[in-house]
Amino acid sequence: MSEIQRPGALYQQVAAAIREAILSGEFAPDSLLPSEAQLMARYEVSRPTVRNAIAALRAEGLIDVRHGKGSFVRSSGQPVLTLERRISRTTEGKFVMPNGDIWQEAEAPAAYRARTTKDTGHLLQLDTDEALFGCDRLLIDPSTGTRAMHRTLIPFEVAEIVPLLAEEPCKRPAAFYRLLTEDGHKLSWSETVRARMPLPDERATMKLPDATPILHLARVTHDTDNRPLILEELRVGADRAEVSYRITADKQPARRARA
Amino acid sequence: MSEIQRPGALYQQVAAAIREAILSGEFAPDSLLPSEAQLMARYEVSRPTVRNAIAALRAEGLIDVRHGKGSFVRSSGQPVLTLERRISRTTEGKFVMPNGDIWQEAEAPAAYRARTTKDTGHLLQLDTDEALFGCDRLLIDPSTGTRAMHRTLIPFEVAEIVPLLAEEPCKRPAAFYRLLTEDGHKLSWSETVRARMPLPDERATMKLPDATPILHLARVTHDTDNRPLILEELRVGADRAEVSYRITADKQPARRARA
DNA sequence: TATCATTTGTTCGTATGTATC
DNA sequence: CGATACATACGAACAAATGAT
Repeated sequence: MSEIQRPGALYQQVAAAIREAILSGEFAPDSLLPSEAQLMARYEVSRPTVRNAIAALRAEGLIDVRHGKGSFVRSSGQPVLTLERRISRTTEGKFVMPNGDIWQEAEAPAAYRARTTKDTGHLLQLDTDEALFGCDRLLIDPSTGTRAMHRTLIPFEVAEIVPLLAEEPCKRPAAFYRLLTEDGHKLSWSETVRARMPLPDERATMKLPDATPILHLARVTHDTDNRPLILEELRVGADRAEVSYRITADKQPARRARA
Repeated sequence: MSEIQRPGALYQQVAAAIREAILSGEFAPDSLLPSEAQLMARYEVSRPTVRNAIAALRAEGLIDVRHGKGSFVRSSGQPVLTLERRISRTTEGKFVMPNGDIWQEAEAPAAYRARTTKDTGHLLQLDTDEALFGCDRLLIDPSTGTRAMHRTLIPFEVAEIVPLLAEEPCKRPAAFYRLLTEDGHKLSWSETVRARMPLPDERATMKLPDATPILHLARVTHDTDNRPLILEELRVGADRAEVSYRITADKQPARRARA
């Protein structure tokens, strides 16, 4: 049948052949690929080789495999959910966020106490092991089934200054922004976006398919003097969601930045 | 030794045991894991089982394996490069971007003509198969070795209105912004962030390790009337880079958004 | 430079378990 | 229940990269 030789390993040749067949349209999205036995015959290789090739395509996110059924070409569709990371304020002082109201809480929020890690400490401009109030939420968008994990972290330091914050660490972000604004703070925000492979428990709770990275957003609410007040983290599967920002040119000379 | 039974598959039990050993610190970051033979003895399983467990940990991004040497615990360090996606303007009209000058071109930029895909067409508010000028660059940050792929796409439609753009589609973005501004356009930008697993050629050109997602940024330059003028794409390995944005609350009521 | 031991990569074979229909 | 298909597990052999001798 389709013999090729180039890239070295047999299973990679098979993987390349299947990949081309997919991209060329021979195997349409959402369609069932030939079974392992059929692929063994088609490329005249053993089962381990076929499985190795399939494993490579899974790692690339090209196909999905379901036990007892077969391998499907992933519908590689664009994300169905665009998270517009903007914040607006009504004349009455209420904060409104796009997508702010699509989420439903899948379970009761869990409040707890924790300490800064190297990572969260850096974002909050604190040392490691500083005390925090925390609250974790599991969010679901009912219209698409997309799941996301949200976390709010409030340093003790900040809670002492604004005691209202610590009373109920599981308020919605918009409520925090309002509280702080009514307390006289002028807020601004910065957000950092990372992508990584999910930990096993993240994969489970967000029901992520194979080879699906997660987008990890960290939003820091800053005070007037640029001091960090609150850290919010949002984790969502990158197969379903994308995030978007608006950028406007400012007049200040930009400085080079480096971590 | 360390026997466990819970989660079903033997190789997953082994993987879980190794994962715990890593997270507990028994296997320090950057250290060599026991060899396959040693793991076989330690857990009393066959080589395929050990390799399966290792494959699982690779897919999680927990370890890195090098042919002929062994498996290393990934140093799971934070990204070394923070891309601040801001745009500033000096009083002389020059555009300045943080990180705009850290990149060096690894090879000569490649200019070409192309057509909109479903994806790029959507971002440019064009149909599919509309003609475009394009330019691809391979960028390198010498101080960290980080590689990135940059692409500029300019619709024919826009080039007709602003012929200056089409003359040299491989200018730097800042030059385009200046050209457009001098031509009387008031610019604004929106940027969309996605994460996905790299295609094989992307992995190769950016020299990405296993199980490393890429951040895929799409920046659209808008005209005064919100019409898209230019599309820029930036792809970079998520193991090295993160992106950051600034958010300020505006007074307009925010609307819900959906793709 | 060349060789060798170690370690991972690739490929075959075979058998059995389990999910789906 | 049976047929099909993927998942798991063992065994064996050779290839290829690495580092040290």
